[in-house]
Amino acid sequence: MNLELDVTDLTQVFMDLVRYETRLYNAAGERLRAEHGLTMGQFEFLRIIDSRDGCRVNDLAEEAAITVGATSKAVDRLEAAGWVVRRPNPSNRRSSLLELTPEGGRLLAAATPTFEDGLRHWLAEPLTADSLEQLASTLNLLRKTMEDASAGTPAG
Amino acid sequence: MNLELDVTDLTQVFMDLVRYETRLYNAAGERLRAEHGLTMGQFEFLRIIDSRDGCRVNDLAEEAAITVGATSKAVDRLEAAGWVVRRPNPSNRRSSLLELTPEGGRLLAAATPTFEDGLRHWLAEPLTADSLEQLASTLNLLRKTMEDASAGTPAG
DNA sequence: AGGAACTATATTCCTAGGAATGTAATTCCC
DNA sequence: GGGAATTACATTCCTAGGAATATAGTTCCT
Repeated sequence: MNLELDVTDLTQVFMDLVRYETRLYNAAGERLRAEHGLTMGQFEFLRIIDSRDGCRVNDLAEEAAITVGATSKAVDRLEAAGWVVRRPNPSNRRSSLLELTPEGGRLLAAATPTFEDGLRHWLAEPLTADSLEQLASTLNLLRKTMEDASAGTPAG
Repeated sequence: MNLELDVTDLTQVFMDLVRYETRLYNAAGERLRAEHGLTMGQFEFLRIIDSRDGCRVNDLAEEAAITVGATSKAVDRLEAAGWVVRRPNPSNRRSSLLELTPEGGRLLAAATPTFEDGLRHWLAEPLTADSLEQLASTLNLLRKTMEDASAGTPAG
């Protein structure tokens, strides 16, 4: 096993990972914006808030690996748009619990098929079922490795 | 084959992809910043400029899938830092050819081992040689699929 | 019970990137 | 060969996120 070649390969993998992720994120976001007036980041936040019961600002920030400050401002915008509300947290007056408004729920439901269609096109279609399976489990392992180490979390 | 289950899996793969990429990018960037005063994006630009002969602003923008305007400003900053120069393009007076200064070259050489070390830790170590191989070829295919379609390129 | 440490969020200031526009150089095509 | 499109880049204005800080609430001693 040649170490030097390995390193070269790793850099190539990194570049392919970053470029693919960027373009996929952009492409999915374009359609969400055009068809539903929603950024990719907002769509993700709506999904997370919908899927977690009693979601706090901090939970969103950890999941997205962005700062709490940025998350707080993003929630301000979602609230201003009328898609999310901050409810007082009965068990801790420092934080709020986030939930979707009815309109937020309808928007999420409407946008989801658009999003999934993009994934089928740019993620599933180019691959065999087998390599998609492989990719899914590899990425899941890598993600968990970093999350368990709390690595790559921004400072603020 | 159950379509509904497939879609759920795709969303999960997307989330794992985005979260892993974000954290890996952050983690590698933290070390580059701490040890070399360089952002991840600047490191990538230095690498691309170094690897292409006669690299133009537009080439950088296409490779990175960001707008030409943003790229132009990023090159301004690299030039102000003394790592890159714009040389007149002899075959087209609208554009410049970018190249590293000696200092830019030294910085890239110094930063590369730091970067590669991060990749070994967060990308290679958690995986078997086989799944790394699989990941490399799958990501390369997916990237090429999007690039060949010019998909996910921002507007500006 | 009362202060020190910590937690959860909000806010301020700064930087990077997107969208739209401006401008000079180049190509097209009749 | 001369105007219309196109290309390559720069610039302006706006938004989103990072870093640092502020603030209120909570926990932990003792």
